[in-house]
Amino acid sequence: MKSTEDMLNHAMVEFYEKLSSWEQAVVKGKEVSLPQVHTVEILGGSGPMRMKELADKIGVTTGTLTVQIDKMVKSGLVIRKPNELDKRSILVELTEKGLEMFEEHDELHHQLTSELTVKFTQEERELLLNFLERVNAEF
Amino acid sequence: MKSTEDMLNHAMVEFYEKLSSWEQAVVKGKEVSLPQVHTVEILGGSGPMRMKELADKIGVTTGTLTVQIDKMVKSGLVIRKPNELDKRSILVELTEKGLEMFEEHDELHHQLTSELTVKFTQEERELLLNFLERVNAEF
DNA sequence: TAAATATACTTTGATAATCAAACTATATTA
DNA sequence: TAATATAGTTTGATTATCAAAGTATATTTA
Repeated sequence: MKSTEDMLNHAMVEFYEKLSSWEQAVVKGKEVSLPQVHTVEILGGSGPMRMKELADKIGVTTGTLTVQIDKMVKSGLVIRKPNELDKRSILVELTEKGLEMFEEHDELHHQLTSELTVKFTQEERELLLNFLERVNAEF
Repeated sequence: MKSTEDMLNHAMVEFYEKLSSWEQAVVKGKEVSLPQVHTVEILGGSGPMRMKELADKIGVTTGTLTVQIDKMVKSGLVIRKPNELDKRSILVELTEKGLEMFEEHDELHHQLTSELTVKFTQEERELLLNFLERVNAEF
C-alpha cells in the first residue's frame, strides 16, 4: 500500500507531464517556438523582467536568451527597456502585440482549466485554489 | 475582482512554471540532458512504451526520438524490445540502471512534494490528492 | 577613495538538438 | 490482392544551445 505522500507525488508529476504535453501540442504548428511562448507566458504573468531572471526561469543561459529576445524584438513581441535602478541590466517587456499573444494563450489555459475542473463543485474549486496557492507559496 | 476560475487558472500555470524551473535546475550540471530525464521519468511512471507514444508525450518527432534513444541505449539507460503485438513498433524500456536513475530522481520529487505540503494537515493532503487525481483523469 | 572583484548582458565559434522528407517494414482497408 | 496507413529509422539542413571572451556597470575590499 502506497502512502498518501507517494501518491500525491505521483499525481503532481503526472499533472506536470500532462500540462507539458498539452503546452507542446498547443504551440505545435504555430509560427512561434515553445521557448518564445514560455517567455510570453512568464512576462504576461509577472510583468517586465531582467534578462538574468528570465533566463533562470526558462532554464537557459543569458547568451541563449539574448539571441531569442533579439528574434522576439524583431517580430515585435517584446522590447528592451533600460533599467534605471541598475544600468548593467535591462528589462524585457511585452509589447501590445506580445500582450495580445499572452491573452490568446491565456484564454486557452482558461478553457483547459475549466475542462479539468468541470466536475468540481464551486466549493471544491475554491479549496483547490487555496491548496495550489499555498503550494506555490512554498516553492 | 477576479473570478475563482481566473485565479485557479493562474495558480495552475504558476505551479507548472515553478515545477518546470525546478526540474531544469535539478538536471543542470548532471551528465544527462533534460529530455533524457524526462524520458526516464515517463518510462518509470508508465512502464515500457512505443516510440510514437513516447515522442508525443515528450513533444518531439520520432526522428528526433530515435537519435535520443540511440544515445540512451549506448549509455545503458534503456533497451529496445520487440513488440510482438505489432511488429512495426518497438517498446522502449528502462534498464536496471535507468530504473535506478528514475528512483533517484523520484526521490528528489518526493522531497519537493514534502516541502511543498509541509503546512498541510494529513486530511488536506488527502483532499489535494483526490483533486489532482480527478484533474488528471479529465486530461 | 582606488583597485579588485562581481554581476548583467552580448557576441562568437563550436556543438548538439530538431525537423521534414525520404525510406523500410508491417498493418489495415478497399 | 492492391492501395493506403502507420511505426520507426536515416539523412541533410536548420536552429538552439552552450562556454568562453568581451564590454559596461556595481559592489566590495584594502
